[in-house]
Amino acid sequence: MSTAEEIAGGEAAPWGEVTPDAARRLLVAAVEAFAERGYHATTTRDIAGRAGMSPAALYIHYKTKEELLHRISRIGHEKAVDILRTAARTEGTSTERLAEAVSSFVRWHAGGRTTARVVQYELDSLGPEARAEILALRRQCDAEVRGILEDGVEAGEFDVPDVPGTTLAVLSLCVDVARWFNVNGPRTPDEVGALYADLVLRMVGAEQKAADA
Amino acid sequence: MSTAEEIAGGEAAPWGEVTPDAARRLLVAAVEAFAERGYHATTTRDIAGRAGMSPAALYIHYKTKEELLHRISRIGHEKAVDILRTAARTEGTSTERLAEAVSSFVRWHAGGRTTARVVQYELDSLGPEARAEILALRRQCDAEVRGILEDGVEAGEFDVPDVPGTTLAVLSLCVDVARWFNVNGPRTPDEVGALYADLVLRMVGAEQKAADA
DNA sequence: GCCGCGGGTGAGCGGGCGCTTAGCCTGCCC
DNA sequence: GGGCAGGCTAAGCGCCCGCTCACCCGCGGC
Repeated sequence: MSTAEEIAGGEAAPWGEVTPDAARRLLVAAVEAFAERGYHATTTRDIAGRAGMSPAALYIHYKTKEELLHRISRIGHEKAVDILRTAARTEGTSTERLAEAVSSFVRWHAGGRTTARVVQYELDSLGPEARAEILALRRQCDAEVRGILEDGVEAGEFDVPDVPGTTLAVLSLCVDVARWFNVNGPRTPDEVGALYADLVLRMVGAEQKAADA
Repeated sequence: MSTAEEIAGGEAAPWGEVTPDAARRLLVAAVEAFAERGYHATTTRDIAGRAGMSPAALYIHYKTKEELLHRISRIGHEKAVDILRTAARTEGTSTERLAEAVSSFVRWHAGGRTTARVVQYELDSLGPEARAEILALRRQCDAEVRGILEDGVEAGEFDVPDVPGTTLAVLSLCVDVARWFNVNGPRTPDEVGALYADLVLRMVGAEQKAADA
């Protein structure tokens, strides 16, 4: 949560933590391939080829193809939790925190669509124990958003009859951006983030100031 | 648009139009398998096995595995368009028509989750020309919802600064139900439909009557 | 200068894939 | 009751998958 480009939703950055260099190149290649064609339709030969290596090189750094998906999924979900947690813990009204959470989460799903797609849609290609680990991270995402909504209701800022259901809807709206967002489409990640923050504030009955940002 | 169970969102019905019987059994088996494991992870042997037939039987009724997906996808999308069109053309205020569209569309995605999942998420396993055909149906869905929003804005019922963007968000919200809805979870399709209709009316700034249904 | 060792390769194994083919069984027309 | 068309199966073709193994290469330590 330190570099600027992550919060800006850049496709580029967040694999800096993966070492050595060859392992990172393989992982980035896998993200692209999984996002384009899906986990099961991607071959280990394809991944290795995109990374400029022979098929066997993959198995020096990863035990199986599934381990690659697991690593991608965990790092991605940690990033997601981080984005929401950061937004939830900034100072300001519940309204401001919710707007920040939605707009930054949407920016991540739109700008890092390749990664987000793998993270959100290839989850059940994982084995049971890996999936369980990821689902725990997902529950943390839910808890962060629900926390903001509860705060806002308590403070009288929001009017939300069904907090768990609305939490689900807010997250669902953000996550689905990764499905339809098109880099060559008419909207930038920032614009979608702003639009969605506005729509979500309407959903929870928050008072909105005039467009300030 | 004629039988009750479709609008009720039943998992059961809508393949009645597929004949002969063996072809329908294969298609239903394929829907289940594709929904559970994805198109690429599903084998023709698995589909045939679920239908109680030998692997070769599939090729009497369908030319390829992809043709099965294409048929499922087209029938499913036609149903989706039908649901939205029916809601858009009922009598009543734009508010009522939007609520009906959202709640019935959500009921279909929740109750027919198996079908909806295949229809919404396996689209890009199709070849280019099949995908193009399906995308045309998808644009019809978009047009139906956008039409309701435009009517509501014109009638002064809605306050929507960005009609295309809001259309996208409304459809996205409904479609994503197929991803997270759990038949054994705490909510029925009807409940999710009602919740989402309420949330969407808030999003468009519509006046809502007290809970009537 | 030689050795070892971590990162890399080419070739290939066992197996399961989508799909085909040759032939069988059943019911219907005459 | 013979012929035959269509629904179905057993067997299997050719291919490519995930993954492995035997070997190679460049570089730091002594």
